[in-house]
Amino acid sequence: MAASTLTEVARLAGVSPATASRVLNGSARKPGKDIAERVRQAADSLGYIPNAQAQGLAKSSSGLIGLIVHDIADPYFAAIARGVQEAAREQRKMVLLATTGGGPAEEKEAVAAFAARRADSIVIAGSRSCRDEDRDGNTELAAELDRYCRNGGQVAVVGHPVVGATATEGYHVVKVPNQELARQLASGLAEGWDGDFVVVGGPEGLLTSDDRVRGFQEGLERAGRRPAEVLRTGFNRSGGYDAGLQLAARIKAARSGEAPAPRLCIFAVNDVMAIGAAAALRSEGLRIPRDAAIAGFDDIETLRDFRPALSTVRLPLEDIGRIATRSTGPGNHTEEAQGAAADGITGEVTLRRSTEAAA
Amino acid sequence: MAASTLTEVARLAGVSPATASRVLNGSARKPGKDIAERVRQAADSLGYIPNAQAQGLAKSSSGLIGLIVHDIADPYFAAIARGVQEAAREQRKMVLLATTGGGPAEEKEAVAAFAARRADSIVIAGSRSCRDEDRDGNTELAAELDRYCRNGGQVAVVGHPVVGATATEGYHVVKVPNQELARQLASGLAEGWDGDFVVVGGPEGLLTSDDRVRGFQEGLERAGRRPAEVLRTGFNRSGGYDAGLQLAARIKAARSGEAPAPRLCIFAVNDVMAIGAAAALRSEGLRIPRDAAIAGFDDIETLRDFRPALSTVRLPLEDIGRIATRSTGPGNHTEEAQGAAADGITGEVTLRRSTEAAA
DNA sequence: CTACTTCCGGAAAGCGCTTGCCAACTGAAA
DNA sequence: TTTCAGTTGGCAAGCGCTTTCCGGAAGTAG
Repeated sequence: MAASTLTEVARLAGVSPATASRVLNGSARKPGKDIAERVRQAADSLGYIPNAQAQGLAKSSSGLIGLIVHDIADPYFAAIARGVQEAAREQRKMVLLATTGGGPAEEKEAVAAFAARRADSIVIAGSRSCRDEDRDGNTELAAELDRYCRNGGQVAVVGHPVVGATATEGYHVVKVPNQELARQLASGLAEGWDGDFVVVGGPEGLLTSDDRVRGFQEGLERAGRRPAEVLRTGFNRSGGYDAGLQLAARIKAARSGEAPAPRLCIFAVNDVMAIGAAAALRSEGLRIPRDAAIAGFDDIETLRDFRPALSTVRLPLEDIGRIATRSTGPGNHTEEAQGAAADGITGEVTLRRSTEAAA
Repeated sequence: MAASTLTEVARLAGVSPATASRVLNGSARKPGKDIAERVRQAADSLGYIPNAQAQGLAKSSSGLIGLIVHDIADPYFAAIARGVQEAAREQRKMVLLATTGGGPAEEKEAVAAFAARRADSIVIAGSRSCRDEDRDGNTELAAELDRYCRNGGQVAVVGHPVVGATATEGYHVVKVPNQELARQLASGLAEGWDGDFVVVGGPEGLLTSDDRVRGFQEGLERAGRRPAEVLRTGFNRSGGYDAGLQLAARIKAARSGEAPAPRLCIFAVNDVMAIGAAAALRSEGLRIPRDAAIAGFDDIETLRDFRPALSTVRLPLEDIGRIATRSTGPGNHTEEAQGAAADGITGEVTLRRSTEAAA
């Protein structure tokens, strides 16, 4: 990597590196017109590209935003990533990507790596977990984040604060009203459904999943329905599929029984799981919503063309990414910025065909 | 950002920075056991994190891989990104993400930004374009890439070489047999379909799209069918949707005519477009495959649960990302690496229900 | 015990850029 | 003309790390 350097440009233009720096890489002081022109020409003719590492070192700031996701190929994260990317562009920064699979240990490593690169800010998009086996990992992650913040870094977390993090300066949480929205979803569903409800949740301790489960139960209770049974499974399509198989067996069994059991309404705590469950039911010859209703959460864009259209809760994922990123950026003390992050995000219950009562 | 520095660690351990560097950040020379231990302890107690920028400056290499995509929320790119990410992890590097929307001008900027950050390699995943209005952009992009390669950078392009790029050193192309596969798809479809074919393609000049269109026509020709009409539209869902509306109107018109026109088989040059087209047909009350058959390309994972299951061509997107990234990495001169990149990628025609003849 | 090789830490010179400070120069006010 | 403020370019000191080179210590052989 032997690109031309500022010094070379300066020499060619017959000025000092200081002057060249001032004209090329934005400084408060603007050198005289003619000199500036000479420098610019020299830079052009050499194809000069400033060395961002050196700049970063000198200015101690890197123009980098670190983004942590579980899996970039998951459309949920991909959508958030798009928002982050956009906000990064507004701030004229670049996005560093880390995918962790969701473990706090990997997340801690990612944070350390970002810190090493002196990323100006970090956005953490994956769900927090408070499972026992993650406790140590969480502690370490929290410590790493605290240190990062203490050194002046900005952190935004989507959904829940990192368990155990104590930093206040530069630590932002973008709240997502999962519980509230799940409650609304349950109300909405309860209105048009008299059968039983089953929840297909992620592993216990996954905060996002837990919130949604809890909210859903609350909603049912308020509607005067009995609480739903909760199946725990993986927080992804294949988890949904497994649960779906299980439920399919149950539905078939019930069907062959004496009393025609009322239909089941399945709430999978995210869209991808819901699609998995739907696929499983279908593979067992069941039809939606005829034999069972199903609802998800997130309203993933790519899945909107799925048929029967999936009832779900629309979450403005791109906005979430954007808002999280903005909250870490310069000017994050303005009213709007504060407001946007504090008010959190609003979603919208969206009932579609997959939960229609009339089959 | 005032993290502790190597010098501080060295001082605390009572050694010189040189020694500290040697023990902490892998060097050929390994200092004595006891000293190493002292240094490590000092580093630990200070919570030392090496400054990657400084390291990069000194070593002139950054441990960064730049990835250029059109849109990270597009599942096609997201899948490739996952592969890139994995390969990056193998190489213990981080991924810098740039989304460009597909224009060569933005791509050029991204390359420049990566060059400025001294990224060790760059992976370009978006389709190349040879449209007239992109000519200048392409030229500049090519120039930027050439310069980057000349300075020792490694570039991998997925699909097609960048139009006009002349660099040979460090310039890799991961070939994707779009044309060949589209031909096979046409053959496969022609076997079970006697109606007409229509191709829904992206804008003319988009190389990936053009290849697929061309291959498809070849396949039809070899099967003794007359060439398909080609509709040009956007290379995304909404383009597919628009084309779908148009075709729906046509199908309905034909249906009300005297002679019952044979059914149409629609080939959309990528899955997302196919889904869009399918949605449009459906919204017009048409059913697939009863009223029209439809096929896509890519076999996007998230879309596999779509019903009717979409006939398509399976592309190992994750592998593509991985192979592209590996081809730019260290040891890319080994046989396998060379082979993998040179042989390119293989895909597989996958016929599913969306093109079944019996409706 | 001397001569020669090995090994190991440390000093110091960068890597490419920014920026505080200084000196020189400008123009205006006195 | 002198004085003073206001500019403007350049010098040089870093930013935090790597790496070459060097001298001293230790090990081996003669």
